[in-house]
Amino acid sequence: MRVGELSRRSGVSVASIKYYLREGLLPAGERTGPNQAAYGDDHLRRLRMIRALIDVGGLSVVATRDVLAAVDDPELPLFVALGRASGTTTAPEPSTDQDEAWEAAERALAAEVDARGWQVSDQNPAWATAVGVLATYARLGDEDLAGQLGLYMTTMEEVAEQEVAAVVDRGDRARTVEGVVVGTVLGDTLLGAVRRLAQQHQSLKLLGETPTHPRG
Amino acid sequence: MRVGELSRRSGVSVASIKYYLREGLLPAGERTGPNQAAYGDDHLRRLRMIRALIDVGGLSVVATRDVLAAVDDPELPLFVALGRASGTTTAPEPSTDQDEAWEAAERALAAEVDARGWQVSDQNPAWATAVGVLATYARLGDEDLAGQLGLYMTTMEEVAEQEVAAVVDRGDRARTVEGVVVGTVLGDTLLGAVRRLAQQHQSLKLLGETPTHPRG
DNA sequence: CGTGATTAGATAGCGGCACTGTCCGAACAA
DNA sequence: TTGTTCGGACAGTGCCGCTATCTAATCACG
Repeated sequence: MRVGELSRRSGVSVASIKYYLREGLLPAGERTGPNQAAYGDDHLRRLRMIRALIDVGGLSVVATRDVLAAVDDPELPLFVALGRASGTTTAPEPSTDQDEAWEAAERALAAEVDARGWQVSDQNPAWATAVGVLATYARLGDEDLAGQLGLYMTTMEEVAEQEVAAVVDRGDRARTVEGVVVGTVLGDTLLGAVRRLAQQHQSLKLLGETPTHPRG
Repeated sequence: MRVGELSRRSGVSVASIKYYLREGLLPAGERTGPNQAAYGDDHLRRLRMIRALIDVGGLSVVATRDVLAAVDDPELPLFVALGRASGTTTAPEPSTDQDEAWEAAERALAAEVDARGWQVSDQNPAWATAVGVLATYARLGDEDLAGQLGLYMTTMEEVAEQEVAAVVDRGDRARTVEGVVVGTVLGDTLLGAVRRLAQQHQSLKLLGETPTHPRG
């Protein structure tokens, strides 16, 4: 398959494919001549993953490159790349404000983590993200929102247990890793959307109203 | 307070404040002369919220403007603006692919929603986002990931119940709405980070290892 | 075998976003 | 009075994610 067919089958323009090749998101095709290369089904699959991570997962091109590099490198711990990816998406800058609010937030999170016996590293980018959100709550005077943290941890503990269990032994190692990446990145999006729907449902339930535009 | 002090107290440059004023994120100060205006504590609070939504929540300036407009307008249904906001963050384009995968995904979601008796509108942007993720799973051949949907819905139903209950009757209506917005937008970020931490914890638990960089 | 489409690769350009810098004339602070 | 700050307008900047254009080589077809 040459680039034209790859473009037609993936729905991605040739120019964009060349761009992804340049940026290292897509491995080069197999050379068949000085200015000719052949692409396979794995290129097509990779291309679809790229579009999913960028369009649906909301990752930047650079974050996508890093995540995919971790997929390709069996040595690299996957959650590091995933943390980096989510960091890019949701916490553009945890800021260097190592101020009072930040330290109080970190203590609060550490207490909850210890209470549950979680084994987590504060090198995990998600740690700084969580602390940053908690600190922001405090700075905004919305400290009561931090009260949801325990609930979030309890529910995510169960969710993560199911997710990790579902992923162990999927057969092909490469495909497994791909599944983890897709499930993690797109799972954030799905979880957020489901939360929004649940909030609407619960709002209506609590206020005893019916939606303005019911489904169907 | 004039713009210089507002800048110093908020940590936002004067140029950026002027930019937010132009873009309608921040209401104009009270005029005290032909080229003089005074800002109050509510401007300072609004400015801090803007930075939180942009930096921590990852919203764009336009999305932030829309969300804040909904905060200011008691008529506008809040979840519409919030849906739009999250849509901007996580699902840049659900695409117009009303193809087979999309329709199958929509049927699957509708079935789950009906089974739980949720009252939700498919006008809610979160609906399209959720369907889009499900359809993407299918196109990538990761259909098994869709199996997590039920788990996500069950857990988010409980989370949303607590969140909605915590928000009802907070006293001041304007402050309540602000709390909802902050809790919803920043809550997405927090929930994602907690999920990442829980995944690390569960991975280590299942594989019986200890983190490379334990906290402390 | 010729002719037009396609290719790899390199480089330049574009449009959007989130600011940032500069200038003006007025006003405030010493 | 003199230096600083102000509001307002507008041009410019840097980054990002492509997109367009070019060249020389190769391919597909009659």
